[in-house]
Amino acid sequence: MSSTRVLLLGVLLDGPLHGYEVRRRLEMWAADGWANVAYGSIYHGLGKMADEGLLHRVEEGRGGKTLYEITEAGRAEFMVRLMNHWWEIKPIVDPFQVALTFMDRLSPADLVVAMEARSAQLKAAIGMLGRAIEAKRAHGAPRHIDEILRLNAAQLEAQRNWIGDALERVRRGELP
Amino acid sequence: MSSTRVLLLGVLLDGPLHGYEVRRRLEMWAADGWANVAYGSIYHGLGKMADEGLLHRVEEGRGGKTLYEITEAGRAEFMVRLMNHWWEIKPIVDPFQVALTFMDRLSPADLVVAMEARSAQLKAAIGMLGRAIEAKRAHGAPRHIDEILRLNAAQLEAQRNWIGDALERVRRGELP
DNA sequence: AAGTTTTTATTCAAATTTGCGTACCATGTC
DNA sequence: GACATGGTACGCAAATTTGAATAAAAACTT
Repeated sequence: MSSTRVLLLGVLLDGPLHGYEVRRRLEMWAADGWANVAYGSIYHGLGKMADEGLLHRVEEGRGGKTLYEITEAGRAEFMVRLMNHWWEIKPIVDPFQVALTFMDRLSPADLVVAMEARSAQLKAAIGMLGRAIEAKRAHGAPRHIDEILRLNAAQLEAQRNWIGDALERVRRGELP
Repeated sequence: MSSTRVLLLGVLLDGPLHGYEVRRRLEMWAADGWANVAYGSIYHGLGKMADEGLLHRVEEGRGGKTLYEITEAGRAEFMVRLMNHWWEIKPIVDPFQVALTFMDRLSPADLVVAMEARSAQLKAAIGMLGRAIEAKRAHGAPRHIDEILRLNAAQLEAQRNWIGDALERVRRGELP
């Protein structure tokens, strides 16, 4: 939940919001792609952190809308956790690595087909990211959010290069 | 649970094992670094899949050791899910992206320090991966498992390059 | 203005993951 | 043989995540 917490606290830094709006903001910075931020997670996280004193519940009239406001303790917590995220190198979790683990369970022919297909798909995905960056901030997200997309593209590119390389070796029978 | 399932089924492909041994194998291919494979997950997953008919429980005498054997349905499931993993481009989940999201919440000076530190740490991590690959298979994992490490190193390298780039821009005041 | 769709806002059960607690058994050791 | 040590093997409560269900309000249709 560590990442979820940072995201929630971070979104609330500039003023109280209710759960739905929190979700909107996260979607805006495309965080829904790379973090665990389904509705349930958000409401759960907000509730939990309110119980812990990192947030403060502000009832907002009828409907039962609940605004969550970050507390001083919340701000402190945010900073601590944010720094952790900068300093810790955590292994990258990519389901594709699971596929690689069982490389040897596919026939060489199937493997080559799968690798070629993935390479093509990566190319398309990278292109799309590029275009998304061009089509600047249609959504009003801050500038530095593109950087995340750029980093993403670079990592996909790295994966693609690796595939190109490995493909050769598979063709020469050196892999798996 | 999709990835967990593939891993569990995949490990059982060559013969029945009990939970503890499954864990050992996964550790052996360093899968514990990049997948969700705590003990609880394993026993839960094995039990669940046994209930679903993908695995078959084989009691092994005293102690209550339970061996799990993959069924035909299980093999089919494995193949389907494995192929999914090859064909789907899922966004890479890296907690560091959370840190990037809030780039603008650090003072420029702190940001520069954090980026430099991370770059250095990445360098070290990449070096370690390299050496781990050199120190070939101390553990008896199949050859193609190094490839995962190699891919990992490449992606970390990409991250490091990105940081180098962004650092310049931060210094010039173009970011965030 | 009645009816329909969309957007807003939240809740809930079910699935999953974590990490620690608990045994058991073999081995060495004094 | 009493006893510590460490590897083997599993269970469980608590925390987290998901995804779908719900329902009120706003916006649009006719």
